[in-house]
Amino acid sequence: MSNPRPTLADVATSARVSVSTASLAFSGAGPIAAETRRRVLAAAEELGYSGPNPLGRQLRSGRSGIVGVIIGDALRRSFRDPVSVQTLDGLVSTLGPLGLGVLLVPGSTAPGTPAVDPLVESAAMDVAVIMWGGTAGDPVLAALRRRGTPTVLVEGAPVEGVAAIGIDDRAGIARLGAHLLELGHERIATVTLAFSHDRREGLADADRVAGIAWEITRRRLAGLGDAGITPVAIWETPASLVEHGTAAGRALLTSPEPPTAIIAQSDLLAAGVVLAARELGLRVPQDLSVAGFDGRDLPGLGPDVLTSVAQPLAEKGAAIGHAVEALLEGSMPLPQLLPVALRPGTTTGPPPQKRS
Amino acid sequence: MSNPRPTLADVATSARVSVSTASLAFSGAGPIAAETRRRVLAAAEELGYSGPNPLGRQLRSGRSGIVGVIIGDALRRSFRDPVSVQTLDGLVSTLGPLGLGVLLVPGSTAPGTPAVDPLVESAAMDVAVIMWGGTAGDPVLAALRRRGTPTVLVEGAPVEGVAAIGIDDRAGIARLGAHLLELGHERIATVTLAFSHDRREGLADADRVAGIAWEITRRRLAGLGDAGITPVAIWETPASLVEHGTAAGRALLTSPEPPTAIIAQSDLLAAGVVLAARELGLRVPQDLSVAGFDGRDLPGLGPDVLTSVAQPLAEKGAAIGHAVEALLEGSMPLPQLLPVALRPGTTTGPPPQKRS
DNA sequence: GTGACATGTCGAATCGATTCGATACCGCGA
DNA sequence: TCGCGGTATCGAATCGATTCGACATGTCAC
Repeated sequence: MSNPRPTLADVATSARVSVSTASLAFSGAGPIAAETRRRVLAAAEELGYSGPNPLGRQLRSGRSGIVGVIIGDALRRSFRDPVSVQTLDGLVSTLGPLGLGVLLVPGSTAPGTPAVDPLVESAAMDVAVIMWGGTAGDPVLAALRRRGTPTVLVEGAPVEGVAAIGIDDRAGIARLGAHLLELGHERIATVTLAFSHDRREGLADADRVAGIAWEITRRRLAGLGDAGITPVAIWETPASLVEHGTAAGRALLTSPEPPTAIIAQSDLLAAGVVLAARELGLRVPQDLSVAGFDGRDLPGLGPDVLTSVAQPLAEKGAAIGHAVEALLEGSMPLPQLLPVALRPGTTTGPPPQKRS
Repeated sequence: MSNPRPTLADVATSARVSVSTASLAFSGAGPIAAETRRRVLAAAEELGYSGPNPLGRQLRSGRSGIVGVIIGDALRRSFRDPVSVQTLDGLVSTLGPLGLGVLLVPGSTAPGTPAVDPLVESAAMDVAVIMWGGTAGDPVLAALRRRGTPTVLVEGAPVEGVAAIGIDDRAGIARLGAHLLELGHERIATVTLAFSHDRREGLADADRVAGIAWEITRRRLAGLGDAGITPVAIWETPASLVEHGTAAGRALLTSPEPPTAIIAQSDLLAAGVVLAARELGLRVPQDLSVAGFDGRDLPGLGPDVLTSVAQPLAEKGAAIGHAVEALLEGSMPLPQLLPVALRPGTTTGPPPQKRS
C-alpha cells in the first residue's frame, strides 16, 4: 500500500490516455474533452494520486513559489518584537493569495557569527526578503547577489539592483524630537537599537556612533539631529526588548545629570524605560518624559499610553509583498518610504521645574 | 549579462569535462582528480555559476529539504504568544543544522474558514508539522494524509500514522489544581484556550464543554478534573492573549459569587486576569489567587511572579525536530510527552477569610 | 607478461511534470 | 468531393541535476 507514490504517468496509463493529456486534465491549460478529463480524474482518484508533484512542476517552470525571508540571527529575538511579527503577518497575507510560501531563513548560522546560513546559499527561493536592513557589506546580501536571487531589502541602506521598502523613520524621530523641544526639554537622551552584530550594551561614545553598521539605527539617530537635538547620552542596546530598555533606563536615570526626556528607538525599549523610571520612584511624565517608536499598544504599562510614532505595519508587509510580486514579474519596484505619524500619548509632558 | 543563468552543462562544457564529472566536482560524491575538480570550479567561477540549482537536485532526490509548519489561521495571533515563537525557534535551531528549511503555512485561507490554504495541498514539503494539535477531523490533517506527507502533530490527539509530540499538560494542570486545593481554595474558576475554530468568548455551559474541538483545551480542562476540581465557572477565550484574559477576569470577578482562585490555561491569559483583578481593586494573592500555564516570565506584571507550570519550550522544539528527522528516515518516532514542572510564584496564596 | 584491482571519466537513464509541434478526426462551406 | 478551420489527443523534447554502469588507464603482485 505504501508503494512508490503514483505519478502522472501511472494515472495516464490507467486512464488510457497519454501523459500530456493527463497533464492537461489537471492544469486545464489547453483543450480537453470533458469526458476525457473526467476519466483521468477518476483514475487519479482510484490510484490515490493527489495532484501533480510540485517538484516536477517547479523544475519545468523554474519557479519554486517560495519567498525566502531572512530574519536576524535568532528567530527568538526577532519574533519577541511584535513589530517583526506583524510585518511578517502582513507579508504572509499578501503572498498567500499569490500562491507563494514564506520560507524562514536564519541570517547567520549562530548569533554573532558572520558565517552565512547554508540555506541562504542553497534553498530554492524565487525572491529573498531581508527583514532588517542589513549592515554595510552584509555577507547575506552578497551571497544572494552571487546567486542572482532578486532581493527586497527592508529598512536598509539603498543598494543598486535591490528593491527597497522602508518607513520614514528619520522624519518620524525628528517629529518626536520637535515635540519634546516644544514641551521645553533641553536634556534629552536616547536609547537606540543595536549598532552592529556585536550587539553591545551601554553608553556609546562618538567613535562607537561613527561605526554604526545597522542602517536603521543610524537613520533613527540622524532624525534627532534633524530636529536639532544633540542627545546628552546615547545608550545602545543589543536588541529591541523590554529588558534592555529597563537596563538603559536605570543607567541613564541614575547618572549625575539625568535627562528630562528619553527617546527610545522602539516601543519595547520605551516601555522598559518607563518601568525603570517607576522603579526609581519617578513619575512619568511629571518627572520624566518617555517616547518610543512603532506605535503599538503594549500591555503592561497600565493606563499609560506611550507617546510614539506609529508605523503602518500591515501596509509595510503588503508593500513588501507587492515588491516581491514585481520582482517575480521581472521588473524592479520603486523604492518605497511609507509615512509615519506622531502619536502623542500620556508619557510625555513639560520638563520638571528646574530646582535652581 | 543577465543571460539565462549558466547550468552545470555549461560549466562542464567550459571545463571540457562531462556533466557527470562536473556534478562530482560539486557534490564530492565519487572519485575525482584534484586537478579536474579545480578546473571545473574555475570554470564555474568564470561563468558566474553559483552551485547546482536546487530545483534540479530536488527533483532527482525527491526531497525538497523543506518542512512545512502549519500555524493557525493567523500568523499574527499565533505569534503574539511567546510560546509559539519559542517553540518555533527551538524547531528552527534543530532543523537548521540538518539543512532543512521551515516553510510557514497558514492553516486555513482566512480566520474561521474551514477552507484549507492551497499551500497545504501544493507546496513541496518533505514533512509537515501541525503546531497546535488540530481539531477532530481536521481538514488540514486530512489533506496532508491524502498527499501522503509525513506529519508531526504537536499537542494533538493521537492519530494513527501521525507522529505526536506534546507536553504533559494534563498532569501539570492537575498539580496546579492540587496546589490550590492545598491552599484551601474551594471556589475555583478556569479560563481556557479556544474551544474550536469558532473562537467564542464567554462562559461555557456543559453542552459547550462537551463540544470542545481543540484537544489541548480539552486536555487541560481534564487536568482539573484529575485534581478533583469542579470549576465554579469555565470561561472560554478566542485565543491566548492578555486582553482575553482581562475580559475573562472582569466577568468572572464581578459575578455574584466570585471565585477565590482562577486557573488560566496560559500565562498570557493569567496575566490578563491579574490586570483585571488590579483594576477591580483586588489584591493578588490576598483576595484572589491566579495561576497560569507555560512558565514564561512576562513583563508587565511588575514584581509579581505568576504561579505557573513550566513547559520546556526549547526542548519541545528540539523534540519536534527529531521527530521530523525520524520521519525523513522513514521511521515513525515514538510519541513523546515532555514533562512539566509546577513553578509556584507570588500570585497564589490562601483564600481570603470567609465573611460569614 | 598477465590478471586483478583501484582510480578517474564519461554516456545515458532518471526524477515528474509541462509544453510545443504534429497528427487525427470532425463538421461545414464551396 | 475537396479543403479548411477547429478540437482533441499524442509524442517527444525539455527543465537541471544525480547516479549507475561501462570503460579506459595505470599500478601492483605473482
